Amino acid sequence: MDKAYNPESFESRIYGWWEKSGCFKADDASDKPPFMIAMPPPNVTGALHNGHALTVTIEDALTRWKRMCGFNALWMPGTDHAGIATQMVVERELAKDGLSRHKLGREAFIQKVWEWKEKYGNIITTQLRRLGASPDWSRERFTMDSGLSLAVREVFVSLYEQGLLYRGARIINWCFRCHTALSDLEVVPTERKGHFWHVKYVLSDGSGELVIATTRPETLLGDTAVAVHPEDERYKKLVGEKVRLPLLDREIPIIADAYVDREFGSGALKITPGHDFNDNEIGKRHNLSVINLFDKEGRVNEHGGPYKGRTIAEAREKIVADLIARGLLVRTEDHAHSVGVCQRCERVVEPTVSDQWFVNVKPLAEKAIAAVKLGEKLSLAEVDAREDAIKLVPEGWVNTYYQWMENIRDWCVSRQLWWGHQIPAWYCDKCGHITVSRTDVTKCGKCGSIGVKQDPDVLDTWFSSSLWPFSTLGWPEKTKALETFYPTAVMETGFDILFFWVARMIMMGLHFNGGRAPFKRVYLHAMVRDEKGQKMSKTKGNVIDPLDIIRDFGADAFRFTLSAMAGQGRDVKLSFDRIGGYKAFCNKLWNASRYVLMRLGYVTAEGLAPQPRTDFTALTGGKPLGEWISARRAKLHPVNAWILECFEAAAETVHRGFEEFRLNEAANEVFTFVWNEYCDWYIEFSKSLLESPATADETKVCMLYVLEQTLALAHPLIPFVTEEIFQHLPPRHGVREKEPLMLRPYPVAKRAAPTHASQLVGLWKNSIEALRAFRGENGIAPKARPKVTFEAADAAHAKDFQAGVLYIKAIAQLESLEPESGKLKGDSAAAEILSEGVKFYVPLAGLVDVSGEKKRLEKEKADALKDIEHVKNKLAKETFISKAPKELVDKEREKLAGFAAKLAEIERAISKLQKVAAN
RNA sequence: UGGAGUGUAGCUCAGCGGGAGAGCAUCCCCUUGACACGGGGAAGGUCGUAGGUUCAAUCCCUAUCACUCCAACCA
Repeated sequence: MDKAYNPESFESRIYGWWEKSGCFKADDASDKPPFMIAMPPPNVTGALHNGHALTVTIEDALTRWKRMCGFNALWMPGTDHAGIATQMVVERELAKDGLSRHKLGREAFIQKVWEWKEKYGNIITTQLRRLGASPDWSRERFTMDSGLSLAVREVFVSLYEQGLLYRGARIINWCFRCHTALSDLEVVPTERKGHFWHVKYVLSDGSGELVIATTRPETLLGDTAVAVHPEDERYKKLVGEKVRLPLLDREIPIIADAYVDREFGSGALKITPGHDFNDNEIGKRHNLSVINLFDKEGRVNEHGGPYKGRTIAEAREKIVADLIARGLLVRTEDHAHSVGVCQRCERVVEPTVSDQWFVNVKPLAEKAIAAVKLGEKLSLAEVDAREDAIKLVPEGWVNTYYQWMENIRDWCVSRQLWWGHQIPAWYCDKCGHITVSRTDVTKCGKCGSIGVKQDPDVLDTWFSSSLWPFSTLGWPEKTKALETFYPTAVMETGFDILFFWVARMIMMGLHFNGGRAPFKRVYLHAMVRDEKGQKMSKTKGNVIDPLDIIRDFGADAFRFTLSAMAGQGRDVKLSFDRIGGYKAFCNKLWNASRYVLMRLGYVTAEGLAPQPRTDFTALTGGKPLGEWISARRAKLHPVNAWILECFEAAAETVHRGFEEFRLNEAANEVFTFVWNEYCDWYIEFSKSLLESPATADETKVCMLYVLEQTLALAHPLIPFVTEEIFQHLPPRHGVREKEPLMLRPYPVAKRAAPTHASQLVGLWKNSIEALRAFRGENGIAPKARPKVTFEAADAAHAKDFQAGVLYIKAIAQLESLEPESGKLKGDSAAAEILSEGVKFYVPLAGLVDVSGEKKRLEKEKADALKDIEHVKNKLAKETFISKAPKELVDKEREKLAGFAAKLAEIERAISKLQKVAAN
């Protein structure tokens, strides 16, 4: 083993070994309990970002944990074809060569996209491997592979047959750059600066006028009414009258609708049902006609009269100019408002009425609401035990989820793209009938004409993703995999795709699997931000590339950082300092292991006498380490018993952390155990224990066993370094040669009541700390080896301390530590150090500056006085004595007595010192 | 407008009814035989603010301020 932890030297080697030996594979026919996570399929166009890294960290940790716990763990990987995104990328490539998809034609273009996908589509999965992800790659799926396409068709046709999917003209969001319809979710409301134009609409009979404010004056060409509030006194009498539409001179009615806000603008609203969602609703209520103003390229069509052929921007400009010319523009204000922008290209989208395919999701949503409502009432364990309930974690998301689900609108699923699942509907040239079919159609289902053409549009990418948890398992075939793994255990993803993906998976999963949910738990992780808490973005230039982090710190340090910072409901603020700190942790674990292996003779270091190799197969008499220890647990040396207890307590906490999606708790526990217990104390104690023949053997076994178990405990979080170290451990029973740690059993969680052993070790640790503090605060040279005596408070303590003298002496670096004979106690030139149940005497001569020691004691005195006052105040309250639990009152009284005794000791020590100072 | 969350040491965060914790940063000492990606010591906090419940509140309740996120609206 190298002296320093160097992740680059082994991470890729270890990964290759795991993958080659089939460690990631799940088994359809296993009799182990199933556990499945469907990995959110990254876009084929994607490059690894920190969101992926967080996803992988959490899901891989959960999968590895469950796998080691004896589950048939399947982490299902795959990629998403990402319709618009991928098509745009390939079109951009083509543009470089002066080509376009239209020049190429549909078939050739799709061919090109497939070629692009073959070439670049697995970059992202390669990157996931660098993080140590352990999905079953042999099952990797792609949303457009044949099996998944079959599932898509099955769902489309079934929904159609059930009357839940239809084609119709509805108002949708249209992007003029991407030339496609978008769902509500793909439109991002964005704050933009604009204007507020106040326009005069003159009454037809010339008796007056209305002023109407608008941010989109060009849409007035499509107005079919003006609406006022029915209760608005100003306009009440005008309802039923008509106004002349400015510029076009069309006559339109004034209608009354409670939607209008009297306070806003002039209180009169122009109604454009063709290009505004709310106006469209109002139009339906009042039977208004719908005018579609723009062609697919975003130019004004024949309904725009003289403005025909202009783009939206041009039309707006001209219309404003014309309004001014005719004196119809009352005034213009600056106005910041939010407009819908295309998620992909950021261009302002236009609500437009268009023929599209829609899914009537309302009935599906009701079931989806019920499943989550049920989950809300149940505990995690109860949800796990059934198939119809879903638990959202953190639970705060449920309200948002209900609100969205309750107000859900029909889902526009058709996209005017070429890359995606082409819609399985065929139109008859002759009779116009639409044939929707699972298999390709060559003649009309109604008139039998062979003049049929398939719908050129494709489905929304999220349509296929919504089937992911079951389509990847072979659905609609009744596969063994589906039977084994559905419903999946956990859906883990970012909250930003709760509606895009999670909600739709729930709806589809329940609907197509007989009311069985696609997953039992949903864990929504937070956002990864930069260290100032800002969103990472290319424009801000604060993007941290995960691959750079892995290169500089190693995948384990990165994963450990993400785990440690991924508290529920809190964003992850990535900072290099923190990652560096966790790299130091990996180094610590590495070196602690080196220490163990050196002591056992399996690692030799420069300048160090080689130790003989410990033969564990002989030492443990053919038993695995754990069994050997269990058999003599009660007789172990207190230090060995103590570290085992510590480990068991840590294991329990780590289990709970994983169980409740609190990876930060798991990570912190691992960190604290390894560093603050195993390294800071156990290893220090072991140095003495290994010296003594009475304790050497059992210490070797315990040291190795706890290390081995610790590696297992930490493995889901830091898989590489733990595996690498594990492979260096000496041969022993119960572990096959070259057995991968990742397939070893996970440490069992059980926390026993602390025994006398931990109490003893606790006392020794306290003593050592008191002695160290004395040294530190008095500036005693590190090389000095004082001769110290001790005096215990009572016989029991005396015995306990006597048992620890050897270790206290060694760790506190003392020349000697012996029971006080009365000599130093009476010596005014000896310092007194108080610790729990014991007092130490240190000769001051040549060691300590008396004034410094006095200062230390004065501080202790002040602390003691504060303690006493605090407890006294508490005990002075009659209500406390009478109402607080009796044990607590007794405890406080004991505390007071203890503090008082301590104070007396301190005061005595001080007065003693004063004598010295006086001399 | 509605919903959720967060305000604790200089920074990043744990804790959540019985006297405030960690990591990093700071200061002092140490190249001690695992580790300077290290060891030892120290300093640092009216736990956002104001009320209330309780014998007891950083923790529970109410109000308030600040920030963040989600959803809706935005003529």
